[in-house]
Amino acid sequence: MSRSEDPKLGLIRTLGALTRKVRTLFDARASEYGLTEARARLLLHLTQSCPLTQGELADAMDVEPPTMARLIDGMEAGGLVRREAVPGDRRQRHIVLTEAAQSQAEAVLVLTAQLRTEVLAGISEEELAITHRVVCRMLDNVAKAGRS
Amino acid sequence: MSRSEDPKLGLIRTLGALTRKVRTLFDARASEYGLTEARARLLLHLTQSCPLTQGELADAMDVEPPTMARLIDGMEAGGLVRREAVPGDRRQRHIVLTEAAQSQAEAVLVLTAQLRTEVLAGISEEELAITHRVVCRMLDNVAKAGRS
DNA sequence: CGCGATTCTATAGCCTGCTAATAGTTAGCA
DNA sequence: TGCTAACTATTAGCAGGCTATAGAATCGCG
Repeated sequence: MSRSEDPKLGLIRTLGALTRKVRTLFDARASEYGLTEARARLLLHLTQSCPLTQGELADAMDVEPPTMARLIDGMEAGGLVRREAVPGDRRQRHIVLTEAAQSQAEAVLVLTAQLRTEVLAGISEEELAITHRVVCRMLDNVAKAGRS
Repeated sequence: MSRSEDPKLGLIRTLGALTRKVRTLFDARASEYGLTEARARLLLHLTQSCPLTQGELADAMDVEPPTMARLIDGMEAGGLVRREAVPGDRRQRHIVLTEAAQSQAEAVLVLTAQLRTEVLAGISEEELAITHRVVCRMLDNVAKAGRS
């Protein structure tokens, strides 16, 4: 696949291909832990702040509540998280990591850092900063376009 | 959601969010034509070079053959493409646009250009070029990491 | 010529996005 | 108090990624 096209025409498409391939690579490596990219991200998030409700997690990971619900379903079935009652509001559920998940966190962290290093190899700090700024700008633009 | 994190930590994640949101926005706008982002891209590709086999299309759109097969299934059911026999090799199928699809091509082109303009608003040519280069580099890195 | 290897498409099954619609709970106000 | 509105999570259903596997057709070499 040629990636030498006009940036204006090809950037968005190339971004899509990139995120798909990063995810596929991560999934392949994480499969030996019974994890996927989404599950690993949720796991890491919970190691940093816990307990959170499903809604808070959905916000934090920037997905819709049903997506989060099903992600949790899978991890609960796999024994990685538990749903717990929230005192004072029976609508909400706190999601907490199981022991098993906590003991995997370190490995997941290593895996994530390793992949990040590989993916970002050969890119300068400055290029990275510019790219990050551009991507955030695009995200803002999409949000603006979506509201109109 | 705060996007002000360290680029090294947040870039890949932000990229994922961006591509999802671009896709969702495109899907919402294209729904009145009975299209989705993936179908629209396939449609546009076929207007430029046609006929192609499914394998060639999968390569061109950088997806796996089963993904392309199902995408074509849906578009065939929707009357947008036809599978035609390839003379000389009964394994392959040529995918061709129907009249209905061809008459939509212009509108899809407009929709795509419009969205691109909105998403890339306020980003300089230079920033765009750097970002494109960085993303291509990341794609290379992922490909390299995947082969090892 | 014929058989094994290769190639192309299709199917099955999984995961993760989304929207829309439901059910249960809480809150707020008359 | 009691009704309505708002909020939280779930379910159902669709789309589009992926891998693995199967089936049909072709190719190539002995």
